[in-house]
Amino acid sequence: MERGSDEEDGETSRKKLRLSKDQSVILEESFKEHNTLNPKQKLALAKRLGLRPRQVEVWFQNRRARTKLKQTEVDCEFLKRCCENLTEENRRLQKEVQELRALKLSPQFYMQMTPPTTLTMCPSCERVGAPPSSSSGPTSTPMGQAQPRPMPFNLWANALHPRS
DNA sequence: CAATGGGCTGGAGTTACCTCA
DNA sequence: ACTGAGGTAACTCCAGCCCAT
Repeated sequence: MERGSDEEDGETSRKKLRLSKDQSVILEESFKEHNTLNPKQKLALAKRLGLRPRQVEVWFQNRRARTKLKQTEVDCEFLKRCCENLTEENRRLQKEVQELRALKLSPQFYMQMTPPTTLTMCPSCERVGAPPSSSSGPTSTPMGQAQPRPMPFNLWANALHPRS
C-alpha cells in the first residue's frame, strides 16, 4: 500500500480536494458495479478521472466504510423494531397469563368466557387448542390440556416485511 | 510439506480540511 | 465576520492473504 503519499509533487500539507460532480458520478457508478477494485481497474479508473490511483483507492475505502455505516444504522433500526414488537408481545402474554390465572381461581366463570386471544385457531390445523391426533409424547404438560400454541405472528417476518 | 518474510490490500479509527446553516 | 456541526478526503495502524524462498 502506498503510505504517506501526500507529499508527492512537492505539496507538503495535505490539501483536500473536492471531487467534481462528474468524478463522483463515475466513481459511484463504478462502485455499484464492484465495490472493490483490482489494480488494473484502479489504474484505468484513475486515468479516466484524472486522479491518482491512491485517490481512487481512498475513495473506495471511504465509500465502503460509508456503506457499512449506513447498513449498521439500518440494522439498528430493524433490531429496535424487533425489540418493540417483542416488548408488546410480552405485555400481551403477561396480561393473558393474569387472565388465565384469574380463570383458574374462579372456575364458575370459565364456561362464560371467550377464549383468550392466544388460544386462537391454529392456521394450519384450524383447531383451537386440540391435541394432535397422535398420543402426547414427553412434551405433554402437567395440565394435560395445553397444546403447542400457534405463534400469533412471526416477529422476524413482520420486521422484515412490514408492509406485506 | 511446513515455516517464514515481504508485499499488497481492506477495515477500523482518526485527522484535517471544507462547506453551510 | 465568526462559529460549530457535519461531510469527506486522506492518513495511520493492523490483520489477513498470497507468493516466493
